[in-house]
Amino acid sequence: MKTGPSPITSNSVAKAAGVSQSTVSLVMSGKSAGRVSDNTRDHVMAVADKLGYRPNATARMLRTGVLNILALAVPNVKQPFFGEIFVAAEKAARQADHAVVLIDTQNDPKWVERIIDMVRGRMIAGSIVYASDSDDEPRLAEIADQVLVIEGQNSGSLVDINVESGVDAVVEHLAGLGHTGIGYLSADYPKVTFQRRFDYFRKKLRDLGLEFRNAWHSGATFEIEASTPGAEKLARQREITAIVCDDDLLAAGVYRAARKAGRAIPDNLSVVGFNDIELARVLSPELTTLAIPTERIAQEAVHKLLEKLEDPARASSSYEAELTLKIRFSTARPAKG
Amino acid sequence: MKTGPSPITSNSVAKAAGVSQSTVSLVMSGKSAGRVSDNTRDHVMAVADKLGYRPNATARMLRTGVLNILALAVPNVKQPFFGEIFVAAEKAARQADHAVVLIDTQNDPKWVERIIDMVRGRMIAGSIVYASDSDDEPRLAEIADQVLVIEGQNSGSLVDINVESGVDAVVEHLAGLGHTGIGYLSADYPKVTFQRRFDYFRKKLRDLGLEFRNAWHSGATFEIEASTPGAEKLARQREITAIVCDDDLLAAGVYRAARKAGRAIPDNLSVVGFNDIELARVLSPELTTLAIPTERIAQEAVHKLLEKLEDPARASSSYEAELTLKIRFSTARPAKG
DNA sequence: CTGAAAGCGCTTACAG
DNA sequence: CTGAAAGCGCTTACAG
Repeated sequence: MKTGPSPITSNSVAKAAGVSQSTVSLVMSGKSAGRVSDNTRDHVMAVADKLGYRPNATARMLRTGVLNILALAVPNVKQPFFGEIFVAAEKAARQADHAVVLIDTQNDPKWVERIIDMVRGRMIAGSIVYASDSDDEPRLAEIADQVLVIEGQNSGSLVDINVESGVDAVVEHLAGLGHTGIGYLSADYPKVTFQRRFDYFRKKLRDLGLEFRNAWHSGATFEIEASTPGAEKLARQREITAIVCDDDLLAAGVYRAARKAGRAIPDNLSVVGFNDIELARVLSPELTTLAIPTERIAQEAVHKLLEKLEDPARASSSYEAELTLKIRFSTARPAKG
Repeated sequence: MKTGPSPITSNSVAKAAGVSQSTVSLVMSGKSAGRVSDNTRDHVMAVADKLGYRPNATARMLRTGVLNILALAVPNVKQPFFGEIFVAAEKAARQADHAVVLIDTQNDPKWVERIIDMVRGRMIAGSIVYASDSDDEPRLAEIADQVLVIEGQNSGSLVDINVESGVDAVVEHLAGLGHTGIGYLSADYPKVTFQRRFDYFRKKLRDLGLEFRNAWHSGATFEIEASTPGAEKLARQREITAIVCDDDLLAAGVYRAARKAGRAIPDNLSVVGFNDIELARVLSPELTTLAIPTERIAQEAVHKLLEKLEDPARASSSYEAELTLKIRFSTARPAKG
């Protein structure tokens, strides 16, 4: 039994103010200009204020068909990078008068179905999806108009990162230092973005005439403890003088592995990360890494999703984020053979 | 202009299935038992399924007055601890068929007003607030029935941690090792929980007949780089042989400060953290810290808030989380003077 | 400038 | 077992 005080509605405000319900509605929705006298408006607002009235959002949504809730689906909320994405997205959404429901796709195996349910059930207007798995996008197809994927499958997606120029910068930096044995530590998650990075990395090596052996590739997850073996496999090979990582968290794993393998960073082993999270500057030595404009990406995603929801037909221009190589102290010339 | 396909409603399903709208509603809400024949039910469900129908959540909410969205307000989403709280809360909420809107109170100065707006505007049913500032709770008073505060002001709050027994364990551990100069590194945020910890810490020292000097107290924020000075102030005092921290992130700051001050952990300086986040096991040496049952706390908060929303009158029993001292390798006997 | 009325898509008594 | 109807609290033509 929930009894509670009877809620304040536009009707009760109207009664208290001695006007009609429509007048209250006009005033509260800010559409009273030229339709309601200033006196009436001020009076209604005063009464509404005194009663602590707020228009019922569900009634408004039902009537107008306009929802102001978005979802943001990320692989793992606990990772600082996605915390930053959320904070920036929430802020942009708030400024556009929207709330954000956060979804952790690792934590909820049925997240695709849930997002579809929420969109079709008119609980959310649409959703941003960060870094889809290879098979997620086809399943999201039935609500494609309400979804914006970041770092996703389609080359034509509205918000993406320029993997190619980023990887170019990394490989050219290492090659320029004289490295010829460059290993790659992949993130062990089936994200299309990770596949793209590795594919292009190998292409770039070929273009530069550099060798790449299968044994120079390994994978690891983001749990720092579990990731060490994959990093060690690479760090123990003396031909490898530099390791490129899919993520700064992986680079932290390489630091541990290097310690175990007795290799000093950067003198004996160079390391490059990805994302430039706070950790990159906390590691010792500070990590050379590919910085990604987190805040901008989140803002663009919110704005472009909102545009798309306004009008799915009008193809909005897409935003491709440029990555910036932050050269710090984890890369140096390889030790003399 | 948003045109789009006309949405599927219970009415269109009814028409397609050749039954009344009420029958569709009964079937979809799972209340058809004994009121609709099995044949009709199956037929309606088949048609609804084919059309991809989902009941309009806003219409349902408006009609029933029952909302299934909760808010969770935390000080800083980027901190892994709050990521864990969110993940566990979201899971518990989802199992009770609720969605969670996450609010970063640091990111949104007007969060209190926003939560009040959302509750009164029937956008959310209620909110969990983690670690309020000293002056937040009075401002939340007008929606007290819809709010549950964790680690808050009131001793009678529904979900809290047992600060006293936790601090007891820490101080007794250090005193037992022979420490007499125990410093305290506070979190520089105006949270009531931090004040409580420090107050009780000093009381406990008094009870054990141990001295505490004002100079042995310092504060720091959680940005690892900015926090170092506060930690250094403590680490440079040789009378201090152990430092208790309000958070593991602060303990990480002490590790850096100790390196600068030339003090080895634990031989020359003991350190104790708070929360036992993943970082605690990544630090070298692994950190002795007070573990908090993150998942349980989040679950209890969701369940107790839901109970409270059901019936604000029925005072639910409260849950006080016990803290567990994880003794690892950052604490040892003090060096001989 | 103001108010009466329709209707958004549901749920839920009520009648049959 | 099934359907017609009221009503949740808004917004928005429409009439005056």
